[in-house]
Amino acid sequence: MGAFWASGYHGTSLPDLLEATKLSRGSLYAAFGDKHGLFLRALDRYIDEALTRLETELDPRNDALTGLRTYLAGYVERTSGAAGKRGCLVVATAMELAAHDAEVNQRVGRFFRVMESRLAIALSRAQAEGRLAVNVDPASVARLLLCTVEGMRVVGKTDPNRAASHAMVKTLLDRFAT
Amino acid sequence: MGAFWASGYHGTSLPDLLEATKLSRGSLYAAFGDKHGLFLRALDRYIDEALTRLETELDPRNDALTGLRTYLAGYVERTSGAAGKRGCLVVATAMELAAHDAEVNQRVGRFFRVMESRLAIALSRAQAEGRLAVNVDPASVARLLLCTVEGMRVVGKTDPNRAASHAMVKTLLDRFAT
DNA sequence: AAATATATGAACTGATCGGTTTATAAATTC
DNA sequence: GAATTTATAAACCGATCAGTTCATATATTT
Repeated sequence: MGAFWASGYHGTSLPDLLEATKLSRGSLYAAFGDKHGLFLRALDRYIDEALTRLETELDPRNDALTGLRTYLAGYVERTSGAAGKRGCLVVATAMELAAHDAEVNQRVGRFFRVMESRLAIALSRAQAEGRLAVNVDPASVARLLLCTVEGMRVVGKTDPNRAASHAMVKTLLDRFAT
Repeated sequence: MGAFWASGYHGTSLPDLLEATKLSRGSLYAAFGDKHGLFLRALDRYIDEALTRLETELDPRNDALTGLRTYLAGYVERTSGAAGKRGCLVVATAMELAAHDAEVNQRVGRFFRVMESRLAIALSRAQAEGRLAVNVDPASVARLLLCTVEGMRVVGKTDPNRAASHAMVKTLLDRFAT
């Protein structure tokens, strides 16, 4: 996973994958079929981890606005410093392969859809709890948060500035939360 | 430019470039040195066009808020339908190469910095014209707009939904503009 | 029209690509 | 401990990679 994460699909060679997996050539092909199959496995695992974290952060048993703050704070961290430069496998894959690879497109598209809908649910809860501006559509704010965090991953590639991200998130929350 | 735009740096082969440029192999190397040189030329041209458009949209001779609305409306269009699926060469390049290629990193980083600073200037003007909430920091809102539009390019790769983008931009502007 | 650049396509280079085969070594099973 | 499965490393495969060379053709210049 780390290899594809660092260099993308086309940028990762078979020797890179052997080094990363510590497997022999034969074993790798016996286990995953081919490079594309291994890539899908890595992508699935990455997405699964991200969605698991999302479920934790936006757990409906906890305060919705607090969950959203935690979610955004997580992205501030992941787009700062070395983590920022490392970037995001889903975003990199979306840009590199989504247009050419149906299996990849389906996975990336589903990831964004699930994240957007989980955000919308949390925002509706926040609104019901009187912590979100009443005259906004949770679905539109969910889209805004999704685009903002994915944009943070892009900008963080060349400017992984924690202070700027933190101030931006505060400005955003101050404007929508009550 | 179109070839790299469609398939990225590693995903574009020399035959692809010969087809796209209608040049012979010899002429291409005489003109651009190598694949990397040609890529930098394409990237520079793409960035130049984007910054030229930005200067027009945020022209200081016109109303600042109107300029920002035009800027955002442009991104709604560019992330909708076929244009959305096509994506953005800068975003794709940031994810694919910025971490490994200093020349690319410098160009992409400068592009984002310039866009962010132009947005901050326009937002300051809007605030001075009484069209932006007084208690927000233009620099932080500039960062927010930058992340939002670059995130739109990511999400638009798999969900180039004009209505969703339009509603999102309206929600954002309604909350910050007066 | 002759001489001189310039652009071209095709053959070629060495390296690397993803993927397969094979002979051997290491476990596991009986 | 013998037989059998499993994993390994390395040689090998054809294809393709980026990049070069070269002989030929096409302009351009004189």
